[in-house]
Amino acid sequence: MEAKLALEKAYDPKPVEAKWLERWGKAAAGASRPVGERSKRFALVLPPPNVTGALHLGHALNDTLQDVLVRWRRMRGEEACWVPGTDHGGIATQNVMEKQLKAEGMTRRQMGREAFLERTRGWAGDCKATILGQLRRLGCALDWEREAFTMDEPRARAVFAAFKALWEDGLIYRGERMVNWCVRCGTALSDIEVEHEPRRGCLWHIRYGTLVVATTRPETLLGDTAVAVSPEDSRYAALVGRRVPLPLTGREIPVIADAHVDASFGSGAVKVTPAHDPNDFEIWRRHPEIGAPLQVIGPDGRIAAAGGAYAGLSREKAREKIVADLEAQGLLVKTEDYQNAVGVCYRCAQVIEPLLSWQWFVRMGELAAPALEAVESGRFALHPSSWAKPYAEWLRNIRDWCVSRQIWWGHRIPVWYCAACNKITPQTDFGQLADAKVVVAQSRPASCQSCGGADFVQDPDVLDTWFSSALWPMSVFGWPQKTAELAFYYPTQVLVTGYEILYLWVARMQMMGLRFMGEAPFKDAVIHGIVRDKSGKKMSKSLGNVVDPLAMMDKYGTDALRFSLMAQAHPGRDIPFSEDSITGSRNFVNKLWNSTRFVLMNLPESVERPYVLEDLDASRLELADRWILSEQQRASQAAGEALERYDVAAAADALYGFLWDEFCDWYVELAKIRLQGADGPDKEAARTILVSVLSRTLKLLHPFMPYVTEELFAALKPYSGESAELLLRSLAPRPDTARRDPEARAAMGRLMEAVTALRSLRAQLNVPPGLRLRVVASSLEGLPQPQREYLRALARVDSLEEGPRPDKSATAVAAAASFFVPLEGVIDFAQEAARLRRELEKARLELAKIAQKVDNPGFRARAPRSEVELALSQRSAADERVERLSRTLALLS
RNA sequence: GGGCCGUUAGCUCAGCGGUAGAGCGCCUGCUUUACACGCAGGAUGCCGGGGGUUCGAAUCCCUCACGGCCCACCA
Repeated sequence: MEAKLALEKAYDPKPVEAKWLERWGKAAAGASRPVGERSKRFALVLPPPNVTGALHLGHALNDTLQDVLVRWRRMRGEEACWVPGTDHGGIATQNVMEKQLKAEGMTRRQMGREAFLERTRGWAGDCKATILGQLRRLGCALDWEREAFTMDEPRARAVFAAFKALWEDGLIYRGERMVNWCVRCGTALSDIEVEHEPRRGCLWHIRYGTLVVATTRPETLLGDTAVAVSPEDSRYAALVGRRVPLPLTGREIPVIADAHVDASFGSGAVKVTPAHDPNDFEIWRRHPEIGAPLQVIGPDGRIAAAGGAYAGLSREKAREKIVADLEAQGLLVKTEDYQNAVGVCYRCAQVIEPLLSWQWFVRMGELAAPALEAVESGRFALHPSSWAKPYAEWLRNIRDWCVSRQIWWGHRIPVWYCAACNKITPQTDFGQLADAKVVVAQSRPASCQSCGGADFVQDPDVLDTWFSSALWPMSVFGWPQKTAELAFYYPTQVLVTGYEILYLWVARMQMMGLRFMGEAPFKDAVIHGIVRDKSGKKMSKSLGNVVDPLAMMDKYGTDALRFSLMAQAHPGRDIPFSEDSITGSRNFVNKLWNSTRFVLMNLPESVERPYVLEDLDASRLELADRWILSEQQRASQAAGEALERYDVAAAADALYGFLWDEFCDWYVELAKIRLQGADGPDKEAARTILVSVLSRTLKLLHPFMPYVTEELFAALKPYSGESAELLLRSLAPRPDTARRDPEARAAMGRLMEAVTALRSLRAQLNVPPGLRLRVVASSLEGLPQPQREYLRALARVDSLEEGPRPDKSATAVAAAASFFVPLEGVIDFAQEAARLRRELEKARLELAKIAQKVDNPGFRARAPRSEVELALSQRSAADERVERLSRTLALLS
């Protein structure tokens, strides 16, 4: 038998966390093998953090949420597999690197592609190590051997396989389209990588000969190839087909009629710039006769050569100059203030320039249809379900996905161009290279099938980082190979993530999984909120309100951080984070610590037989025992049901209330009666209940606060008879509904009310806390043993007997009885009368409410019988309380 | 222009058809031999406004107001 461990008075997280971190690591506690019943697996993939820096509180929320689910399922005997990994992070990571270079006075172009990639790989490696270390520290029981990276070798195979398959199925194509171009990042973006933010601007009314057009972007005027009016607009009907002069240049452009134009907006006439506006591009497609689009803004955001006198100016400068020139020439009719939503890059917040260029696209219609079917049929469910509608709506209106990025950090597009056939030179701009002949291959093709040449150039672009992310739930298990892992773990059970990447990531995983595996990659998606600051603002570096999870862990302990996040993780809701809430959780951890400390203090140095509930003779259980077992069952069931529906906060709340309000505040206090009494079977029974209830509580709380529970579980082990090496790997007790004991609950309820009534009386009459009272009860029928003993202990009662109300006594009215406390000389009877009047007032109010309900004939006739009965009994209780209070009050005066 | 979410105690939020809850804060006591990161007691609510359904509404429906978010090519 191990020597009993002495616990410190207050929990000190640091040494405990270090200890278990090491032990879990050594034991590979999160490891999983694809063995056993497939139906009992519980697999999920960690949303891989970008290798752009360290983890923030949002990660802590996301990761803890998953860890709670994983640990809980594992303790239910499921084969839990949680796959860790990191994401190369495409533009985001490249931007971090470019900032670093800029600080060193360098650009990536100066550095060269290979050197830049080499340096980024180094950075990514460092970042990965940091992130994985932080995940460990957070307590995440991941399956570390499965760690993956979106750009490692196996994932590269998956990316190629997916690209090739989609290409062969005609779902990937190269096309010239209007794309969202980020002038700063120097790349095209997909539609959902553009964020819209309201910007204050102007609506300039400009004279085009006899017509006036209104625009928010005068700098694109140089690229106008037409003016469009509504076909219904009688004002301009005569002008359609005529030509008007383009201001500043004098170039003549046609007036056309197009249904897109809203006659009631602005002047009713729109300048058409097909090269720089998606709508105008569409107009050109409907009216090809106006001639090819004229690109006047280049990929660098400056006016191109076609812009004549304005060439070389930035978009912003060009706008200023053009407006000034128009004004000077009297062509500016008026300027209105106007607010519109401008598209900005989701990575660098620069204004997006719509640009015509050749890019790679994934045709989405065929991919989206099964995903839409999955969500509509409920085979794929979002939690909370309110996300299903916007999600389905997005799929319904899906547009082709631009997957090529003109950056360096990412999976190189596996496409090769024969230099000869396509006339490619080192100066070729692939964005302008039309109708290329290409070969899709992972490595350089040997020879060209048309010309036999061997000079191949790989497409310089890389794939959207979300392309590899979309394959994640398959690629981490070895897809496209048919591995045992893939067969066993796919599909995973659940994906936990934030709503900001619902379309970027979740929807695309669904589509790819359904396409390549024929089955959705996960059945449930838990969509949690964002961690905000105390006042509800989004945390951001620029606001300086970012809370570092590591600092919180250092200050309060990891378990406290975890619990505080979990206690607030109501499904789908944002979390306003403040240190106050973490303090509360720290206190709760300490409460658990001290309750275990108390139990251990009351156990012998060594035991021959552990305190196992099942070994205890049921006849030894007294009221408090039956009650706490029943309450634990209730709490455990509530927590289980909550976790089942991914309501982690509700689970945390149920367990918090059980431990603190029921176990500590009542059971432990009542157990003291037997613990302080003589040695014997009663004391042993109390010890058994304490040890087993506490041990089960540790199991229930373990998913939320793994470190402290693991430590306490170990300390309790000599007494609990638990054989598991690690709590993490132990099994939680099975639900035992037989422990539910409504009678014990009712009896304890009466006792608790009586205790509270007496305590309240003591407090309000300023009875010294140490003073033990003599109490006379109107009747003791409602309080058989051991309740009387409980009452004596908890309300500090010296003697308790039955009898009529003694003179000069104060009265506490409870359902079980009225308690008279003779307090001559101690109390002021006017004060007592006032107190009773307040009580009576409250009791009458309560009675009135219930009476109103019961006296309603409709209620008696239509409410369910059980409700009516309940209300009737409530009324008689309220009635009696009023009766007894008024009688006592009458005696006083 | 669509859609979603929210509006409950001073603060942050639960509850979502049967007499209003928690944590924090506040007030009063307390070295009661696990815990002051604690214990006991207490105060505090037109459950955003209006209408409807129901025997009964914080809870369901409609509507308005005010916040917040997502989607959307009105220049």
